[in-house]
Amino acid sequence: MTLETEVVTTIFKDLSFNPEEIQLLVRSFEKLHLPKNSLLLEAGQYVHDQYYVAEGCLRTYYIAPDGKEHTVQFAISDWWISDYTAFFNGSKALMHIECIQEATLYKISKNDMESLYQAIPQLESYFRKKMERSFASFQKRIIANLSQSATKRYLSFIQTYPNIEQNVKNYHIASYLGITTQSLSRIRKELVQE
Amino acid sequence: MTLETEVVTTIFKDLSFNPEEIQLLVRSFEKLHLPKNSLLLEAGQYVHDQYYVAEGCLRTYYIAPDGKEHTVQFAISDWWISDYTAFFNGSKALMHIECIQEATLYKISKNDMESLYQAIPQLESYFRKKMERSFASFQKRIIANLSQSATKRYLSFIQTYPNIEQNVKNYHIASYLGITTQSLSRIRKELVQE
DNA sequence: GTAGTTTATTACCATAGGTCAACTTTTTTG
DNA sequence: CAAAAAAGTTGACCTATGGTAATAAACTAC
Repeated sequence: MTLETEVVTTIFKDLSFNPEEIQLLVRSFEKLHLPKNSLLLEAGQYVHDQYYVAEGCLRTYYIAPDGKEHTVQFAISDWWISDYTAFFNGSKALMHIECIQEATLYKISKNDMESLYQAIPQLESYFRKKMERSFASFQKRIIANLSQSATKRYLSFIQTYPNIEQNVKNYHIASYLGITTQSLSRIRKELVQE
Repeated sequence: MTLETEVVTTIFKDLSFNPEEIQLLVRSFEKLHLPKNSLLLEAGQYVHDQYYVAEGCLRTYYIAPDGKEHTVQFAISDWWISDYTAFFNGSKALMHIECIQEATLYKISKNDMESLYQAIPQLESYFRKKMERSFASFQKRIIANLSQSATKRYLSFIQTYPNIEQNVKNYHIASYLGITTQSLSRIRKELVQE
């Protein structure tokens, strides 16, 4: 498959473009492979790019001043990932992005993104809607964190991401749920016993 | 001030429009006043509109199955408010919106919004960027909820919203921070003593 | 301005989840 | 496949925050 076909049929499979638009798109993306356990981004770096995950699994996490990790987002096939706060604001990353399962990504810079929005207005709609969905799911997560016990959040998690569970470490899930690995162990034990 | 001037000089003060665009804009918005303690939206309703807050203070909150309230968002002057999950997805509201301080709002429907995006492309950029900022701040809040103690979250809150504190009840703040009013009282007491 | 209502504080006990540390299991590596 | 490293589990104890309830303070309304 050419890069051209890949970008158009994978990343933007719901949209259609004319030949010039396709050329523009293809020129904006760069394909990359990432081995397991590698870091795609480290806190402190400027964030020029966002990444479309074609295959594999990554996570964005924050290391608090006390040294504890907090997983903010997992990304699997067909998700986008970056430190969006830094990406949008042009500020330095607060987060790290780590490859959990060997991944194939398509990278695009913020500048190219903005040019594409100008050149292909339907892309702006497309990403605005994507933002709206992300916004909604973040809001749900805030509510869940405020209103539910760790056990319930764990149950929602494995329901929402049934496939992620096999790939990720226990402490990834724990740090996503906001609990320790020990607590997660205990929760699992109780769930099995019931 | 005419509605025309208000919409253009208040809501979209950072943008400029030609006369036809201004007409379009003005026709899309409706101004409304809301008394203190009234409900702008209740869970279960379909959400057709979003609201720009010109003056006053509102909050969006969720009532969990156990009856407890969780404040998701406060909105003061120059903020937008709605149950965005429902607004974006065309689903029923999960949240309530309550007027905390007598408010002046400008309301616009999702349909009109989508028409405006088509007619005035700079609006789509404008709202996309707004979404990006909201997304970033939600992400920060998730990190804060995961990594900080209630005391620290309270301190960040009063720093971020120095003006809100006078207007809102203790239990509004507590339910935003994810703690009980009793805990908030204790936290305040300890802070005064130090 | 007094009675009534709502909101905030305080005290006491309960509990979910954290901490530390030992131990077991799984995975990785040579 | 054996040794080492990493990840997961368990137990004993601790701490922050929740729950209940009584009291105090602050609004509201007549």
